[in-house]
Amino acid sequence: MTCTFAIVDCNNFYASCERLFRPDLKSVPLLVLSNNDGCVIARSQEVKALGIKMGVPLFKIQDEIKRHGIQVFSSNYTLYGDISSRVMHTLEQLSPHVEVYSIDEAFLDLSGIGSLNDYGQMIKATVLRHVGVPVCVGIAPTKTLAKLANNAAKKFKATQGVVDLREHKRQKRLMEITPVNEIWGVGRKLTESLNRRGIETAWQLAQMDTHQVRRLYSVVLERTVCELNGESCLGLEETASAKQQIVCSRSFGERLTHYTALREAVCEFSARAAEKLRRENRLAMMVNVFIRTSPFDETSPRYDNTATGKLSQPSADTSKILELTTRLFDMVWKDGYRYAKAGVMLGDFCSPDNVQPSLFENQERRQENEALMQVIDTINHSGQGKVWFGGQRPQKDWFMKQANVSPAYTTRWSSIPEVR
DNA sequence: TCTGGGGTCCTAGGACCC
DNA sequence: TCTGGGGTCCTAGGACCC
Repeated sequence: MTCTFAIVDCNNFYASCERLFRPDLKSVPLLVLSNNDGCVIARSQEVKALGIKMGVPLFKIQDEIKRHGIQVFSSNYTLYGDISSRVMHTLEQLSPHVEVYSIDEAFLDLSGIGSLNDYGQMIKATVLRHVGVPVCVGIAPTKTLAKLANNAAKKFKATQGVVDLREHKRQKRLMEITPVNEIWGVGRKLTESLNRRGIETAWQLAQMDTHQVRRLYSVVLERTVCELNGESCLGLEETASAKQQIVCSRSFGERLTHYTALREAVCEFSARAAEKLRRENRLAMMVNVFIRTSPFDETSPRYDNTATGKLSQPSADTSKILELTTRLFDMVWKDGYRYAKAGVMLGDFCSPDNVQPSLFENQERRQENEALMQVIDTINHSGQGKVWFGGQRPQKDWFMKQANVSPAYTTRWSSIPEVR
C-alpha cells in the first residue's frame, strides 16, 4: 500500500508568534534575534523581501533596520514553545497519526483520505482559526517529496499554501525547477560537491544511480534519492525516541575572564542539564564540559578545550553531576583568555528501572536524594523562587543580552494582553 | 562592541581480539 | 621474526536538520 504523507510547516514561525499578540504589526517588517541578540533567526515576509538573510549578525544590518522601520525582537522561546504545542494539539485533532518533527512542523499520515487538496486547505484554515498562525501544507508519497511540496506551497502564491505532489508528472516538473540545495538533507557541502559533478537541480539528483550515490557519498543521500523517486524510506515516527544526549550551552553577553565567573556559568548549565535529564526520566553516566574563546575574535588568543568524565554510576542527581562538572572544569580551565561560550553535555543514558545498584551505594541515601531533586524541581518551576547548589549563582553577570524581549503573553497572568 | 542553541546520524580510523 | 584478514567496539569529527 502506498502511503501519503503531509507536512504542515508554520510560516515564519517565530515572527508569526510575535505578531500574534501585536496585530498592529501585521504588515510591518519584523525579525527575531538569536540569544544575546546576536543574529537574525526569523524574518517576516517583508524582511525576507528586503533581502535580509537568515543568520546575519545584527550589527551588520543596523542601517536597514532604521531605514525600513523593522521591528526587532529578542527570542522568547517560552512563547514559541507554548504556541507550538497549541498548533500540534490542533493537528492531533485533525489526524490520528502525527509526528512532531520540530517546533514549527509536523508530519501527518493522510493515507486513505480522498480529496487531499481540500483536506490540506482545511488543516490550514483550522490552525489559523484555532491558533492564529499561518501554515503551508505539502502532500506526497514520501517525506522528502512532501518537504519539496511544502517548499513550493510557500514559494508560489497561486498554490494558496497547499501542494499535492502525488502525481509523478508534477513531481518531475517541480524538481526540474528546484535547485538541488533546496532538497531536505542536501546541505552546503553536498551542494558544492554535487554542483562540481554538474548536478544542479533536484531532478538531476533524482536521476543519479543509487549505487553510485552510495559509493560517492553515503547511505543518507542514497535514501534521499530513493525518496525523490517516490520510494518511501522514512516512516512516520509518532513516539518521540528517547534522547541520546542533553546539551546546555550559551554564548555570554560579555566575555568572561575570571575563574569564578566561568565556573559559576558552567555549574548553572550543569544544573539545567540535570533538570532536563530528570524531566526525561533518565540517568546519565557521561558528563562533558567545554569552554572556548570566540572564533571571531582576531585580536586575542584562541583557546578551546573539552573534558569528559564518567560518574561512578548512572545518576540524575544534581549534586553528583555538579561534583564531576567542577572537576572537569578544573581540567579545562586556563587563565588569561577571554571566554565567549561554555557548555555541559550529558550522555550515556539509561532508564532508572534497569540500573544496577552499586555494591557500595547506600540505597536509602539514594532515595532521599531523588526526593530532594523532586522538591527542588517543583520549587524552581513554581515561579515563587529558586533553589540552587553551591557553585551555581542565580544572579549572573554572564547572562544573555535580551534587549527586545516580548512579554510572556501566554504564560504569565500579568502579561496577558487586555482587550478594551 | 556586536556572529544561536540543541539535536541526530554516519563514517573513518584506532585498538584489540582471534 | 615475519606476516594476514576479519570482526567488534569505541571515539572523534563531519554533515545535516530546525
